[in-house]
Amino acid sequence: MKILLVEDEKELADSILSYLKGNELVSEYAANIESALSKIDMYDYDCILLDLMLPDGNGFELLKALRKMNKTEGVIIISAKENVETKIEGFTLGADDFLTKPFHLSELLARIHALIRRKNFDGKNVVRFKEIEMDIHAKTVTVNHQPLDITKKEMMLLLYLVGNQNKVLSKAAIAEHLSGDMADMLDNHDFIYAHIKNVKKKLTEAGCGDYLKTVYGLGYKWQND
Amino acid sequence: MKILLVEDEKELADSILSYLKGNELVSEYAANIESALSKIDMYDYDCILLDLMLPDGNGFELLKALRKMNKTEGVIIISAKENVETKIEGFTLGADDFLTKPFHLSELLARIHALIRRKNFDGKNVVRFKEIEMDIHAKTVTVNHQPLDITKKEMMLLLYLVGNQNKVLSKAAIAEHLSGDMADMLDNHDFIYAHIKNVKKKLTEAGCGDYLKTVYGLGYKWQND
DNA sequence: TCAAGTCTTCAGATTTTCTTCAAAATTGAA
DNA sequence: TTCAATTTTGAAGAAAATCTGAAGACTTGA
Repeated sequence: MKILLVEDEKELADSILSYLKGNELVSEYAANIESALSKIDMYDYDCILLDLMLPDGNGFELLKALRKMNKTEGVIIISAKENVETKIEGFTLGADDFLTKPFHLSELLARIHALIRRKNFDGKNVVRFKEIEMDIHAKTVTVNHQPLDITKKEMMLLLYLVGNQNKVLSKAAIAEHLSGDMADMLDNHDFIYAHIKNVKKKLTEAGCGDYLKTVYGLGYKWQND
Repeated sequence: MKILLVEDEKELADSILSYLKGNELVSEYAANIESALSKIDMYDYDCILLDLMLPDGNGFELLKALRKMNKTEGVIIISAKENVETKIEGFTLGADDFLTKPFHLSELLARIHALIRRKNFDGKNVVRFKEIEMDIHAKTVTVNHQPLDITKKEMMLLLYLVGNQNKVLSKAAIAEHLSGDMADMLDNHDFIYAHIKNVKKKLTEAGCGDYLKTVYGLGYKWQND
């Protein structure tokens, strides 16, 4: 779960960042459009929080650039302007939500979760894939209704794969998704081998080891059909 | 695009319905939870607009029932209550958005569109050439919907050729494209022969080996009639 | 604080892909 | 037709990526 906050008011940014951090969301910060774009280019975020008034332009510019790049990150606009026209423009440009300043941090958090949930799991708390059932809240997995002993990271990995079925996920993307804390891990992918191995092993033991495929040189994917 | 409006205030409901209709959205209407549930059971909606205060219970009940049934319709809560706790509860129960009454109909419309867009977008990025489909994102190739086992370099080569169809690509250009820019490779073209051979072989086995042509003395080209 | 469970690192084994090589086949021009 | 240049081919060595088990480091809850 990784968030990018694009906001130039340092004080507000700090309080949002620390609140999100306290709620187990990894977030990064960009103070202007240019820096935001370069980060977006490098990493996959689950959600982007976008202020409209930025030193080097209007947040809408960023939104347009994003959509032109075919990026699918969810975007929540955070703005002091609350007139309907601005909102409409935001949604038209592809924003997913709009929050008016000032707002409660808890509402922001709820909206982030709603967006990520929709994006990754299509609104279900229980993600089902054929004989596999994953309860996101209870953090349990069953295969053919038999419980599967799985650790937190393994669950995150499994959910990420199933949520992006038939897409190849690069090791870099997986590393980021699992650790959040990118910098140190980006070139050391050994721990992914370990997690993949464990997940594969557990799935195989449970009798459904054929969905998780390694795509040599590119990453891993969850194969549906 | 089909919307279900669950709302007991007849007057508000009418104005929403006619506005949505005027914007080419098909909407249906339920005045209470029971009627809403039976409609949801019967039809697939893209989006449900849910008032919280309903004659036969709280809208949250409907939301819970929906998620328990594993329904994945998007839900926008429409409520006069705008305290944060209510919003949080809504999001926790799986709502996708929350709109406080009174609101502009145009904002409602924008939020509906944002939700539907998010729900339906599958982020595909495919290059198609007749029976061949290359998914750049998933990094897979299919011929007549049969997956083709292809390596990274082979995929790069194929994309390069198809992307420049009917142009003759010199071996030097291909070498540069495949190898990054390692100077030493640029005059040794043996490895291109190898890759070309493998791609040709795989395409032939898949039944479409006639597009990739050798142009003696010049290079290779992808022939589109 | 300790113990149990979890996560990450490491190094060697294995697998897959890439490049090189040399012999054979093909091509186009003399 | 002949011949030199070019391309094709299969095999093999080199390189790169992945798998594996074990060990060390970190977390967490009692």
